[in-house]
Amino acid sequence: MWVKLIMSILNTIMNKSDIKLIAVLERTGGFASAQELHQILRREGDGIGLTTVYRALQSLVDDKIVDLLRREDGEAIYRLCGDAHHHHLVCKSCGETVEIEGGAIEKWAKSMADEHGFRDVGHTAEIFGICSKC
Amino acid sequence: MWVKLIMSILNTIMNKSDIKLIAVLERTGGFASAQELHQILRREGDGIGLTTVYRALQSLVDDKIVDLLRREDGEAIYRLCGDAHHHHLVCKSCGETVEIEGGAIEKWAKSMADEHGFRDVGHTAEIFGICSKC
DNA sequence: ATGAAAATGAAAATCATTTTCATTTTATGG
DNA sequence: CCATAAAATGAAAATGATTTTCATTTTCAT
Repeated sequence: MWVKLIMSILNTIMNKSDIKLIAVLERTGGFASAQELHQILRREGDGIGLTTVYRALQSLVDDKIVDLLRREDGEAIYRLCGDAHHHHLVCKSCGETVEIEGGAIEKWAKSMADEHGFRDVGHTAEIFGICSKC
Repeated sequence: MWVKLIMSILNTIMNKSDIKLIAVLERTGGFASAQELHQILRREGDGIGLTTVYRALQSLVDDKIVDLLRREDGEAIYRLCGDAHHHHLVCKSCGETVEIEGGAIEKWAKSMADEHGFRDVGHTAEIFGICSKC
C-alpha cells in the first residue's frame, strides 16, 4: 500500500526511461552527451530511441536530477546532480582535463547572488589553458 | 612607405570583413551571435554573406581579438576581447542579466593554473538563478 | 478486458554552423 | 596600366545536434 502510493508519486515525475538514463549516468560517472548516452545504451542491447533519450534527459533536468552543461563546441552534456561538485582545468591543446576544487567559486557565487537578490543559484566555471606537457 | 609595410603586416591577419565585424561588435558593445551580427550588417545595407561573417569571427577568435562564449542554448556568442572582463548573473526565469565583478575568480583561476602547471589560461564563469522579481 | 492517457520511436523538420565550389576582388611583378 | 595568381566572397548544399510530428504501443485504473 505504501509502496504503491510512493510508486505512484514517483511515477508523476519519473518513468522507466528516466531511470535507465540515471543508471547509465551513475555507471559512467561523469559528463556525457545525449548521443553518447544513447550509444552506450544501444551497445548494451537496449533498443531505446534517441528521441526518448533526449526526452528523458530533459525531464531529469527539469526535475533538477541532472545538470546540463555545454562542451566547448556547444554540444549539451549531462551529469547527475549528486556528483561531487567540482570544476575543470582543460588543456586547449591536448584536451587533458584536471578536476579541481572550487570552494572559492561557491562563496563568490553565493555572495554575488545575495548582493543582487537572486535565489536558487547555480554556476558554471571552467579554466582552460596550455598544460605543462604541451 | 611605413604605412604600406604596416598595412601589409595587418593584412596578414585581417581583411575588410574582419574590420567590419570588429566595428559592429564595438558599436553594439556586448555579446552577439553570428546570426545577429549578420542581421545587423544587413539591416545597415551591407550585403555581406553569412558565410563571411562566420569566417571573419573565426579568424578573429583565432587571433584572440574576439572571445567566443556560449549561450545557455549552445549558440556561440562573440565579444571584443578588449571589453572590460566581467561575468554574468542571469535569471533563469526572465533572462535579466546583471554584470558582476569577478576578482575572486581571476585569483582562483590563476592559482589553480599555477598549481597544475598550466599557462595562458582563460576562464568562463557564470551564475544563474531566479531574480527577486520572479 | 477496455478505453483513456502516457510513453515510445521513426522519420521529418529545425537551426546553427561548416563545407564546397564557382565567381569576384585584390595585390603584385612586369 | 596589364596580366595573373592568390585571397576573399557568397550561394547553395552538407552536417550534426536537437526538436517536433504523428502513428503505434504500453500502462493503468476501472
